[in-house]
Amino acid sequence: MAFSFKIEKKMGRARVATLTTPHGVIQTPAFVTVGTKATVKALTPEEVASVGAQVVLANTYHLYLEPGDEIVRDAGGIHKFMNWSGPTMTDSGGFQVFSLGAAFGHGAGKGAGGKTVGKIAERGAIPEKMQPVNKENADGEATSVHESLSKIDEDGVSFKSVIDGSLHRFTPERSIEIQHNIGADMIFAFDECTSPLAPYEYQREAMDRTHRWAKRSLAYHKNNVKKESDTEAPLQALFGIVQGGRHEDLRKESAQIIGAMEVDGVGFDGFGIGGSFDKEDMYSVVGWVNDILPENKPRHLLGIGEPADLFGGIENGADLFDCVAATRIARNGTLYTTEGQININNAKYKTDFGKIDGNGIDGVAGVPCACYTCTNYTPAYLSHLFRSKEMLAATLASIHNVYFIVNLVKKIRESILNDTFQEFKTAFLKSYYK
RNA sequence: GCGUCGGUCGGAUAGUGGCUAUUCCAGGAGACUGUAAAUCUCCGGCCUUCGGGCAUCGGUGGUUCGAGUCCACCCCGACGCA
Repeated sequence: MAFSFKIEKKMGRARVATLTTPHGVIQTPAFVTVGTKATVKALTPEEVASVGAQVVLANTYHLYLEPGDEIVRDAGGIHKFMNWSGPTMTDSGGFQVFSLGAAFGHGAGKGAGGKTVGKIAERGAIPEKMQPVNKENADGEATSVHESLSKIDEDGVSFKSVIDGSLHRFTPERSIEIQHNIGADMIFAFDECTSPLAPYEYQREAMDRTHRWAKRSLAYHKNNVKKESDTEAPLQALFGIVQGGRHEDLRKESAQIIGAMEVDGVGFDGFGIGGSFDKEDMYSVVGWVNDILPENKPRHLLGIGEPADLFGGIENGADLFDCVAATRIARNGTLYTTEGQININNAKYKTDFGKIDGNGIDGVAGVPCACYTCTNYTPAYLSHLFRSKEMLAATLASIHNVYFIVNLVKKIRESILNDTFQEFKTAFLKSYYK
C-alpha cells in the first residue's frame, strides 16, 4: 500500500480527504494521538484504537535516548515494538531544540517547572525589541549547559540528555537516519521551533537555517529511505516543516520555499506547520501558509490543538493535528466536556454520581458521552481515583479526553461533508466557551 | 502520690535567646498546545483604605533590650516507680 492523499470535498480552504499509508488509512481532518516514547501515556494500543484514534505520533529525540533507535529497528520497527498496527509518525526532534533550549527558563533545575516559555504567546506578550530568552542559542556563543540543554549551530544541534546529562548531536541527516531506524510511516524534516518571544531578526535567521536543514533532510531521505521491493515506492513519507513565527512575510516565504523544495525532482510528501504563534494570529498564519503550499499534499499543524484550535485550523486548510494537551491534562485531572473543561479534583465532584459530560461529543443534545469511562463510571469515582492517586485515574481520564478530541475532529469532518460546518462550529464553541 | 519525657496549623515535624516559626502530608483553587509533566504554581489566624496593621507555639505569671526557646506554678498526655 503506497502513500496517497485524495481530497474528497473542499469547503473554502478546508478539505476532507483520505490519506493512505503502508499501515492503513487516515480519514482527514484527523487528530493524531501523541505517543512520545512509543506509548500513548496511560493507554494500551487497544484503548487508543477503541476511542477511534487513527494514527500515533512518537518522538525521535526521546526514542533515540531511550531505548535507542537501533533497538526499535531491531524490534522490527515502531509498529511491532509498541504493538500499534495502524499509521504512525515521528517528530524529528526539532521541537526539543526549543523545549530544551529557548523554552528552558532561567533558574532551571526544578524539574518540569524549569520550563517558563510556551510556544503559544498570549496577546501582547511579545515586545518587539525583546531579546531571545536564550541568548546563547541566538548568538551561537559558548553556552552554559546548565542553563540550556541544547545549543544550535549551522550544522545541527548539540543536546544534553535529559536522562543522564550526556551530550548528543543531531543534524538533519542524523535525525532522518534515526527516523528511518524507528520506521514510522510519516516522518518530519529536522527543524528549529523558535520561541514566540524571539525577535524578528532571530525568527528569520532560524527560518533560513530550517530551510537549509530541510534540503539536507530531503536529500538524505531520498537517498536512504527503504522502498517496497516490487513497486520501489518509499516505505516512509517525509514532511517538510514551515516556520516563520507569527510574521506574515516570513511565513509566506517559508511556505513558498518548503512547498517548492525538491532534490533531483523529488519534493516533500506532506508538510508540517510548526513553530511559535501569537494566539490571536494562529489561524491567520495557517491560512497564509496553506494558500501557498501544494494543495494535493497533507498539511499537519504541529502541536495544536485545543478544541477551538481544531475548528480554526481545519477552516484554514490543515488536515492533521497532534497535541499533548488531551492526555496531559487528563493525567492532571482536567476533562473535556461539551460545556468546557472541568477539574475533577474539585471538591464538588466527591459526591457527584451523575455524568461527566451530559451532552457527549458524539451524541445528540441530552445524550451523555459514550466513551468507556463515561459509560461505566461516575465523577465521584474518578474523583476518588485521583485523590487516592490510583493509576486507573490517568487511564480513565485519558480514554475520555482522547475520545472527546478525536471524535470532535470526526464530527467536524462529517459537518463539512454534510454542509453543516458553520452551524456545528457555532453551537460547539458557544457551549464550550460559554 | 513521686519521678522522667513531652504539648508548635487538620496530622506529622523543624526550631536550644534575635529579626518574616520550617518542611512534608492532608485540604482549597489554578495552570498545562510537535510531552524533561501521574507535573508545576498559588492559597490556607484576624483586620485592611491593599501601603500594610494586629495576632500566634497548652495556660498564667516571671527573667530579659528581646522568649516557641530560660524560670515558677497550673492543665493535659505518655512512660517508669510506688
